[in-house]
Amino acid sequence: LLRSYSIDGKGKEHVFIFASEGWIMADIESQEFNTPTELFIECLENSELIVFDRKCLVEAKLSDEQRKDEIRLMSRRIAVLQRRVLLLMSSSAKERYNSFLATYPDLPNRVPQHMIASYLGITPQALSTIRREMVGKN
Amino acid sequence: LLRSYSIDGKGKEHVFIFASEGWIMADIESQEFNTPTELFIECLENSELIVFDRKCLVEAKLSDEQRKDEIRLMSRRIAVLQRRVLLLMSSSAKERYNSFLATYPDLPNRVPQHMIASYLGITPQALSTIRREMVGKN
DNA sequence: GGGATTAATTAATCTAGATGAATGCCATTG
DNA sequence: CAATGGCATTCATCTAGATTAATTAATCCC
Repeated sequence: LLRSYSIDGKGKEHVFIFASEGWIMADIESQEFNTPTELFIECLENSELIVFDRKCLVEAKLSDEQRKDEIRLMSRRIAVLQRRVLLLMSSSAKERYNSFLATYPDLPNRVPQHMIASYLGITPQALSTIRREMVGKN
Repeated sequence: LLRSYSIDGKGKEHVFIFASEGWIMADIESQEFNTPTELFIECLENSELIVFDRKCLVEAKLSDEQRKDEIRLMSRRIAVLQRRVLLLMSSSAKERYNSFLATYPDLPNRVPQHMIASYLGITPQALSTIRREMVGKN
């Protein structure tokens, strides 16, 4: 179980994405634009990783099947990011939290709340309030 | 010059991305998850388009060079979206507007302000206020 | 010309969520 | 055992930006 995060100009951490079993994690940004690395990656649990080198990905002679997999992997990541952008633009903190719960049901048990808050783009206090309100409704 | 946008549960439009000369525009989401189409695409100026079919992209026998181009195109899109997410999470409306101006210098002249506001995730009124403040500082 | 429609601006009010500070809760460590 | 430090919660206050509404400007169309 990994998380990637950035540190903004004011020194604040922002969780960009979690990656549990079967997910990929990459900092495309820094490789694409040659800017100083923007994302940090941290292990949240003991993990076993498979590491790819970007040059290999681009240059390797892949079979048709591998090439399809590669495209599917990138498409999937684009789709996830697209959802995330639209969610950040159109939804309240509560709606984003519910969407997070629906999409990653196992993560709340494995990730500390302040990291979830960071992923949602809110403070731990705000997340705590949302959770309190939701308990009342169940 | 195109824009893509979604319509949320409350009927509000949200500009997802603009695409001017040389950019690509796609709704990966709907194709990836088989959800009903979430993005709409609209021409903002008379445009000449090159249209790809996804099946062709995945199945076609591409040369090594074409395959590299394809990966670069997708990497670029991932990088742009990654920036966007981090920007939405960590920056104020004013900072996002300045970043928009720096990244797409030609768009403010070609796109109505309420669409820029929508792209930034704020109301036209808020964008108007930001612009007023900035005039004072130049 | 004179409505009608849409875009942009301004100002007054309201609210979701940030900030700051205090408190309780474990879990660790000596 | 007490002491320490990190996490979650609660509450009081503050603020960026939403909402509502009115005004002006520009464009279109008869």
